[in-house]
Amino acid sequence: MKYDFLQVEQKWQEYWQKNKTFSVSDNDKKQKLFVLDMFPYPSGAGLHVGHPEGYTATDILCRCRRMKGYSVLHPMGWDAFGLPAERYAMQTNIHPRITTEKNIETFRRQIKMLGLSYDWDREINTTDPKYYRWTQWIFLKIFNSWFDPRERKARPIETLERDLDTNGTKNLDIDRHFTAEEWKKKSKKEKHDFIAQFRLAYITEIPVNWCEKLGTVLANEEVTEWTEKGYTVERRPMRQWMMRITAYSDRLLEDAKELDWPISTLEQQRNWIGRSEGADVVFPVKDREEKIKVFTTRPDTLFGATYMVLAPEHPLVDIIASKEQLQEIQKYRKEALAKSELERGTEKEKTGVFTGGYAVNPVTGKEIPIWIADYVMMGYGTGAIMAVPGHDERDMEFAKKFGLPIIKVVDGGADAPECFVGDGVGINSANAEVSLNELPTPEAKKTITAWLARKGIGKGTVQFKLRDWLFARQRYWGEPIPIINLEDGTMKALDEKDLPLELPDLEKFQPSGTTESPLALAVNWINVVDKETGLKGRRETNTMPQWAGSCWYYLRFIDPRNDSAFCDPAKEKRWMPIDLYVGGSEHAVLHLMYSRFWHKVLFDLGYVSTKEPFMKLRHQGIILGEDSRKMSKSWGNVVNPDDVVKEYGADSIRLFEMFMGPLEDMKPWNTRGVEGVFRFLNRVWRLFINDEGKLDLSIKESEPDPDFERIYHQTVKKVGEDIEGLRFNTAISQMMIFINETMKLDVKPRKLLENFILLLAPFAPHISEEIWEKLGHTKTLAYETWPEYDEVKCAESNIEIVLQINGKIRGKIITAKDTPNNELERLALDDANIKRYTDGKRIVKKIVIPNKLVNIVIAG
RNA sequence: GCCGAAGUGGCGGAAUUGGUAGACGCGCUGGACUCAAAAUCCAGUUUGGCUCAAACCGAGUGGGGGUUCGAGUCCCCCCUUCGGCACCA
Repeated sequence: MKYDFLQVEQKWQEYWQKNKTFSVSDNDKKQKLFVLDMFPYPSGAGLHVGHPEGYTATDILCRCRRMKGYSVLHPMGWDAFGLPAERYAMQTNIHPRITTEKNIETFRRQIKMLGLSYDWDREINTTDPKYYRWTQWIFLKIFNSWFDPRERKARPIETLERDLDTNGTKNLDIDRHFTAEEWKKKSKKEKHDFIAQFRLAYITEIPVNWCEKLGTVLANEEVTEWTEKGYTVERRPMRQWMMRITAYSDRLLEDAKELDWPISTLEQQRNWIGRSEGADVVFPVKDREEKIKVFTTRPDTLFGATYMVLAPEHPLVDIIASKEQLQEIQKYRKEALAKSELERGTEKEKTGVFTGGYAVNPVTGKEIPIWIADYVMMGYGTGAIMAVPGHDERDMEFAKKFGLPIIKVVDGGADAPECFVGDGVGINSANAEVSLNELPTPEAKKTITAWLARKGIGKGTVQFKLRDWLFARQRYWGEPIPIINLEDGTMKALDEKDLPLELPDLEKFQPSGTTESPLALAVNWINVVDKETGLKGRRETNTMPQWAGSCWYYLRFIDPRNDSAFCDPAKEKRWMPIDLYVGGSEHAVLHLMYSRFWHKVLFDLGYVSTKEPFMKLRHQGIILGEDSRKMSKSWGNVVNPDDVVKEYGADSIRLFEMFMGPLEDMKPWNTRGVEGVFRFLNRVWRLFINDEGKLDLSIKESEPDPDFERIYHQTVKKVGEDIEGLRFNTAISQMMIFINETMKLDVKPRKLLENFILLLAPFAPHISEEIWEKLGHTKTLAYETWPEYDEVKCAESNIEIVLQINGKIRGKIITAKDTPNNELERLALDDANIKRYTDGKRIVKKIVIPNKLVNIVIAG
């Protein structure tokens, strides 16, 4: 009987669904395993061949571990808010909900067609109000928390209020302090505004990346993605929701050390957080009260600071600027602001304007000019720098262009370049109180930092590149932010019991025409009266970014239908953390950083039990087109999983995607390769099933011969180990070897072949189930015991020993395993070809590696 | 420019702690079956020399050097590709 994969695959998919084969209980005694795939955004284009890659990989591990007796949580859902559905709605006026539902149906059908062992009872959808109710709930938890620097953790905002009531601002690190009595005298609005600055979700006016065409702002992390697609992004100051991820910089960095993640991903997160140690130094401004604070990683070069630079938008510029320079400054400022951050980055020539003001170098007492230049950014450090042109390439370039003095203060040795930025030894760096001369750079840093601290004009500090997360989008198709802006200028969070705050239906989905989201047009929805105070209010029109829903979805999978909590605490403890997380590397800094951040807030507030969500992470590599180019419509090289399944079956596409190469590598599609694994499956089928559709008569209860038994044990060992190591390509190779060997046999030992089917099952579950049934079993093999191997029986009894002369192979002999060294040596010296080399030569040394080789070193 | 990863046959890729380079698959060549084809099965397939053949000898894991009895694997320099960051003070 022919291998009718379409019929077989449909039959077993229906069986699994009907019998809920993969539905998992929350409270059995078995050891738990939580394996998660990054859930997809259900686009209109449907599944592409990249999706099955990661999904099959996790599926194989899950199926194998079930057979090993684990209780496996392996869920799937939909990350369905987002811009594409909304853009489609703008063009067609079809509600994004409808588009989204349709796309989900396609995705669900395609994913089910691959025979993945998900627990479909746990399916979730981020756009379902029952789901986003809890996204909003978490938002409120974040909004109603502050970061207590003493405990280095998030705490409820009430704890801050209570502390202010008793201690005033004594425990806070702020510029202007007040007492508890003064605090109590403040008005409701004043108190509200003060507290607002400490919330983990807060509003601020900052320059953002506005995209006119999309009608929304984008996070820094998202800009590249959209500019690559041809959209233009401009900087403009706007009132925006932010999340205080920077409070977690240290912990995000520190805790990453314990994660089993790809090094490149950890590296990207490390770079993105961008921790650097240095010092703050305060420079007095000549003839004025004001002081300029700078951050530097090289306080040891302070004696070489010959000028200062402020970012064009620095607030002190207005105060310092002299009348003569004012006009030029204004002009430069305007130009700088108009430039996007990207343009500022790509410009090669340094530009800048002298402010007319001077500062005093605190170690030399010399007056140094203050400039503004757009190579200094307001967003990093203090927005001002001390310029040391002798030891900083940017400062050097600037100093040369504008004729500013250059002083060398670090000796980099004879070969040092003109601008030496490395570690060296201090020179020209001494005043009456402190000298860095002859000190190596690390020592010099310590010395000067201590001196600055003693004088009260500086201290050692740590700076981060990471900036707060721009959390709002001016979109319709996202989670509404559950906040009301009251007419007295205060904000009020919705009560938890009023969640979810559902999206109103709209007639039209065009941008509002202002910088507000289309929600601004939903008049009935927007305007509310606060029941408590009677004040009129307006709902927040911003919605959350797409990342919000995916920040915590893994927790919802644990308890997807819970109406009284986002997740039951006992269940959370049962399943967390995630043992394996697989998804694309494009999420290295976005989703994976935001998610860790939310998780840490929930951890601080006591809602989750682990400080990190994803213990082990792997990325699947990108699958290229058959021509080794990126798959795209324009190249016409896109492979559709539907077509492949129709032609070769789900088992074939699964097997091929795993056989192509290492999971994490980028690799090209190859239709011939699919045919190759398809042939393999057909061979397996024919081996077991004869023309009448019955079990082949050559399969009998029989004793295996030792060679075949050895290959069997080697196969059980290798397949098992390779699955655990996610090396599916080599596991499949080994199964092919086994089948090639089996085909040579006239009588095939039934027990070993049955066990082989169990090994194959995680990779090609449909055909395996069908053959298992033909072998006479009445229920699914999904929970059969995983075969064991015998290490002793894996070993070859006769071993080929390599004979070498001076490390070059000159012969091979076959001997019994564990032949003693002196015997191996004798056999080697007796070998005819070896004799040709040793005759008349002096033997210098003989190296014998048991069961491997004999190497004879001869002189001359 | 900086950081990270990687370079192995015609192709995708295998090779414990340094110990037979090229497993497995694709492609290709030859053969069997067939009227023929498809499918299937068998044999061969890194490359060069010498051979009817085998045996044997040489070259070979991006390039160059080194350590070692022995290097795809370890060290140094260089080249290329991919990914990330990009005036971060």
